[in-house]
Amino acid sequence: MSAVTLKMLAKHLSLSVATVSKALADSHEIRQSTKTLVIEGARELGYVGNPYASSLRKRASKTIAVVLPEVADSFFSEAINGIESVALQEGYHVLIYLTHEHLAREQAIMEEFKSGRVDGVLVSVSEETGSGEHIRRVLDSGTPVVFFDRVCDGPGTACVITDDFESSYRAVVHLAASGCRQPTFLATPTNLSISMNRLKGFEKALADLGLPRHKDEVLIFGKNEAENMDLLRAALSQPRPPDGMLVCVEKHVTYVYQLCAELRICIPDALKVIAFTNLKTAQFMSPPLTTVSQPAFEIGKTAAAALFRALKRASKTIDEEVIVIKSALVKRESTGSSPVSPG
Amino acid sequence: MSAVTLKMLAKHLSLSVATVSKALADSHEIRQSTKTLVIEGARELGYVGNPYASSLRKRASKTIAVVLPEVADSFFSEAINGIESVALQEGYHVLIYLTHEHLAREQAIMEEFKSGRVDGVLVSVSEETGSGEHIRRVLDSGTPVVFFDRVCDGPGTACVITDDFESSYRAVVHLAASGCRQPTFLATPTNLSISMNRLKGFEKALADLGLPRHKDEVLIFGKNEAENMDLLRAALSQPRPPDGMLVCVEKHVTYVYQLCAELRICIPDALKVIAFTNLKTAQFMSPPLTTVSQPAFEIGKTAAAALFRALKRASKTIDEEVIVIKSALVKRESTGSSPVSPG
DNA sequence: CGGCGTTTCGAAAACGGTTTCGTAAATAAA
DNA sequence: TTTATTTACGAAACCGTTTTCGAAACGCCG
Repeated sequence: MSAVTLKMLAKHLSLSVATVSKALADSHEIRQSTKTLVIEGARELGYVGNPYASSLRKRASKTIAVVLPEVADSFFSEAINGIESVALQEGYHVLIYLTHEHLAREQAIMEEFKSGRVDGVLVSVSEETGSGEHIRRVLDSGTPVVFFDRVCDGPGTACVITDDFESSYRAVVHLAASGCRQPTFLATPTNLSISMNRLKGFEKALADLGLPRHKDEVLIFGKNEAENMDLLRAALSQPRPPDGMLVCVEKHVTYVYQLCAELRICIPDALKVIAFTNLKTAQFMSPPLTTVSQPAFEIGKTAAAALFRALKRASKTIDEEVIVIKSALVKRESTGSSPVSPG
Repeated sequence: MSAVTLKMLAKHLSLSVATVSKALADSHEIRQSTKTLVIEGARELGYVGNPYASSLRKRASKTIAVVLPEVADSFFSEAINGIESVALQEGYHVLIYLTHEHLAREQAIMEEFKSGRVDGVLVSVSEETGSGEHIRRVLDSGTPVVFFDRVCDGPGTACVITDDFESSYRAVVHLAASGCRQPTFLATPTNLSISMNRLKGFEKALADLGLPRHKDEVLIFGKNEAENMDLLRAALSQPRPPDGMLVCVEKHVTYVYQLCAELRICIPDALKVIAFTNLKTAQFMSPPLTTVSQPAFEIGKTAAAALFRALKRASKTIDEEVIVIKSALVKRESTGSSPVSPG
């Protein structure tokens, strides 16, 4: 705690606190000569303003919150980078909250935001989140919220997403072109927007391509690792197992590679795999993983920019808009493309 | 901003603000019946206390800061998980700051902390950081700081690290046992504690094993990707290139795999590779990567616990202690172990 | 020189809680 | 019954800023 306050600085300079405060804020009411005097005195005494006194009075915290399911994920960590880059530039601080995919936790976090602790919120909802009523309440309390990647239908606000439907569609087309007749969609619970849209793209592609519907066409993974493994193992151990797999979220990739090793299923010969992921090591995997690479940094940056646009308005209101940033399908050997020169 | 304040709640209950405040704080001065009355009223009106008013008066922010070089790294993201787990449990908020390996940024961040914005700081210093004078100043201002992973010699405080020297030593022993005669150490600038200790372990092992010293025994990577590539390419393109590589930080792994693909250098036949990393995909890489796996979550958790021990003291002082949590050498094919059953 | 508009600054009231201290009532001790 | 002590609450000061508003001081013009 910086022991030196405005009052002390004022006394040291034989000025009033009002004058010093205004001088430090570069107010037009103060003449240049005293401003420089104050600046100098502040530097000399090592004055650092108390942010809480300031926030209390100004009703603004210079802080935003980022709430997301987890941080140990290449998409989210890159998105944080994007967010941080603009927060830094705007002179804002960023609080981070992890929901670990639990709705209850997400609700508790949002409840806190009604206090005005943060000026704005960036959120990627948990896989349990449905209605978004808790987020609506935050918006109602006057703090702008923008969704990124995983959005929520209820609250009308800005969201920055990728072209989930189209990416998924393209992925299935690529799987089919690589010889798949029976691809499986591996997803989180489908109340999640991204799962829903990716699933729709998957199904539309299936229909358009005239691929036959089959059992285990869609596998839903929950939070229990063992159960997920069992589910996937069962699907892959069938008489007519799937010959392609579209993995909806990064952390499920390891299940697939793990089980294929265990069950001696050769990728891509017996099973072709595509995953939504930003893993830098995808190209060095065995075999190199075909990915739907999302512009994670860009999404974070764009979402943050949208938030700050709202914060700069007097009304703090945010446009109800959907910003779509395209993902790229990066073809590698896990779908049977050229066996040499990965990358 | 929650429109309902303590004063309004007090008026609604026909009580004084003092009583309501104390009731919500579960003070012994207030009888149970009025406490429940207040709780009920607060719930009814949706009262959420203003954290800034509270922080200002109590001189405590219920907030800690985590400052680290980057977040897109499996070690740091897992460490954040560990930190968040205990912050949540303690009811604290966590601010995140990224230095992107820049000392100037780190100094600016630390300067801010003199304001009392946070009650404590967890820091993993940038690769440019030397003296730690800026961190000393934060400690002097009364906010406890604990280092994790990347420490700094100057300031006397707690730090939580892994057994860098020993891990490095064991890694070299393993490289030698796998047939390496000329291993190279790939590092960040060595003013970094981890680089220094890992380098010392590397060199001690070289000496103990009687391995000959050679040119390009140590390669220092900076921030420029192209330069790093050139440096490594030059080393690997020599007449007598290194036959082993100990990679000090995760993000450098891709350079090695990339260049080996480009230069048609076979891992592990021509070059054996070990890296300090927590990548979940290490076992699925081509070839599966031998790693020194750090207990990242545990390190984060332990560092946070140490910080909270200090925060619970009246003095806020922190023991000058070094907590070492051991890493594990996980042998895989990149150092030539059994070519089947990776994992 | 008086009136008027600008500068430039200070006193004081916020901001929304917490905490100290005083006090009245209730209870215990004598 | 009187006195000491506890219990339960409220008035007001306080945390460290920002901001409103008033008031000197100054320059300008007629």
